[in-house]
Amino acid sequence: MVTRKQHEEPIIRPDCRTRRGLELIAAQWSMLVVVALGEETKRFSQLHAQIAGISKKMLTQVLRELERNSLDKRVVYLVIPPMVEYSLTPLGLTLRELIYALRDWSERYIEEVERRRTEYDQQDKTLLQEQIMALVQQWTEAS
Amino acid sequence: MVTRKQHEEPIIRPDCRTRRGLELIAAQWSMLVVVALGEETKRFSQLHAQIAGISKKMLTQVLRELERNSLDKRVVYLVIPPMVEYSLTPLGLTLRELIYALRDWSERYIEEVERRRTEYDQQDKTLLQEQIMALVQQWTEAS
DNA sequence: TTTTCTGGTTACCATGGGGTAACTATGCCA
DNA sequence: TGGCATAGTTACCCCATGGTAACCAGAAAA
Repeated sequence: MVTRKQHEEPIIRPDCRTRRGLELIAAQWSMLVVVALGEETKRFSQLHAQIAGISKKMLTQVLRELERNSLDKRVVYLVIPPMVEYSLTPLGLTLRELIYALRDWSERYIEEVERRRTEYDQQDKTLLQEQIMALVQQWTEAS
Repeated sequence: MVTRKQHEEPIIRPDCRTRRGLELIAAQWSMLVVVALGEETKRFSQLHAQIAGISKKMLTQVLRELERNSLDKRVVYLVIPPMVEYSLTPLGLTLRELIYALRDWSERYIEEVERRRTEYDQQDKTLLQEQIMALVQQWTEAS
């Protein structure tokens, strides 16, 4: 057993900057939308096509939320049929770089992570088996 | 209206590395747990106290998931009362650095983001008001 | 005349994610 | 004798998230 200094850790309060920030960064779909928005201005339908599986409802919702937070900009052209263009703001660009880093991390490590996960799941079964065998042995010795 | 090259954007498929990675990074509470785990080994109760508002159920769940993915390590001491220590693995440490970057971004920008958000919400009301005034004016001119 | 094209919005509905609280084992301390 | 402490686990339950699909305007093309 390790002796440990019991110094007080700062509590991560629900209202601290870190949590407020991570909350909006990690929101459903939002990092993907930032990645999709990427380098250039995109139209709604382009984004919708690019992010496979997102519904129009969610895409609208996420884009609006990013816009509220001044992370992207929405430009409406008053034409028919409608045309709306989205692009990252300077603030959004600063965030984009960090998300790119996460993307790169994923590209580099996700397969290792998944391999480890598979191992872990198999290992669990092995341990269970070992426990069962230990019980069987106890039972054998007792009888 | 901007003329645009219609070159095909790569589709972000649901099964691509980026999405598989971002999915586990952005999972509920997981980034907070990584931050809380931070520099040193921590006990379950320490983490639970440090991350205000997380339930034991969720904390267990997230720690297990991180462990499955080989991002943290769990050491059980067979004593009573129980004692369990968690720490980041080398793989977890690589991820921690990126999450620290997100934390720093939050610390630096979240207040600006929230200020912009407030402005946006007020601006919306203003625009609504303008629209109403425009309608009133039309009505006045017509009558 | 009808369909199409875009960028939404809305109502409806089902799923499940996550909170709460009770329960566990067992040794130590009062 | 009776709490108390730790690290969970489990049953129960409910709210909210998010999907689906229908609907919209209005011009242009077929």
